[in-house]
Amino acid sequence: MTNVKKFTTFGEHLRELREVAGQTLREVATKIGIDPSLLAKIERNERQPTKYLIKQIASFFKVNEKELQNEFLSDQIAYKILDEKADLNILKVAEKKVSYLKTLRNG
Amino acid sequence: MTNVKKFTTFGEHLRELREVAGQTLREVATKIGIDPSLLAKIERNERQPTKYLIKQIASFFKVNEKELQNEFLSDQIAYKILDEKADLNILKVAEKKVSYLKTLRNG
DNA sequence: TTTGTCTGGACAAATAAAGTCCAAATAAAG
DNA sequence: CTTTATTTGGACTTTATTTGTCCAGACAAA
Repeated sequence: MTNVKKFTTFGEHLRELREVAGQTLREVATKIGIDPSLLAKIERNERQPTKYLIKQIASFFKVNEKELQNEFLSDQIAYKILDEKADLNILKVAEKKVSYLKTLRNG
Repeated sequence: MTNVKKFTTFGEHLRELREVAGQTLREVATKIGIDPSLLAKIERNERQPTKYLIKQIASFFKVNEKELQNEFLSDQIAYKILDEKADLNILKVAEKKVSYLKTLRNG
């Protein structure tokens, strides 16, 4: 398989991309137009990337943008569960609600 | 079973509680210390209740606070999935990440 | 009509989040 | 070691998002 660490965080993945590419924070940050410190924080999951930054990152490292977005989204959900100290079965409930809400919107 | 509509939204549930209690928006809103219009918006899921408001609501209607919190949390997740137009399997990924992050934090 | 309840939008206030700057810590190189 | 480059951390500013209010209009019922 190509990628063993499939369930790391967005930040860890980003750092890996950068290190594999052998580039410094400053180099990458400059190219995508942000402060090196911000990029560092994103890699450490201390700041969340905006949609625009995700696009920049995807294009810089030539990875699929939608996949990055999904990775970030699942991170956000995981963090929410964690810091609300919520039970995992909330995700099952959420899943049912998505279906329910979809039917509401469609009719 | 006691509750058939188990997967409605937080707002719908709140409205049901109020209607079953036979009270107006103004009555309830006044008691929990907010503007009637805000309560209406929360019932229509146009505004999200704060933790404090959830506590007020739980105590006013004498329902379990933690359950209300969970209901609200699963709503939030469902809405996020919906408006990002994300695939449902993101929830599975999120679940794995929660485990992963827990081990990270513990050691 | 008249009165009360609910809705909706525009706006203000508060909160939260991104982003920057700079100094201290760490690592790498000479 | 000393120097130089890279990364981290915190304090602060700026921008964005969200809650919450106010008020007018719609709707219902009395």
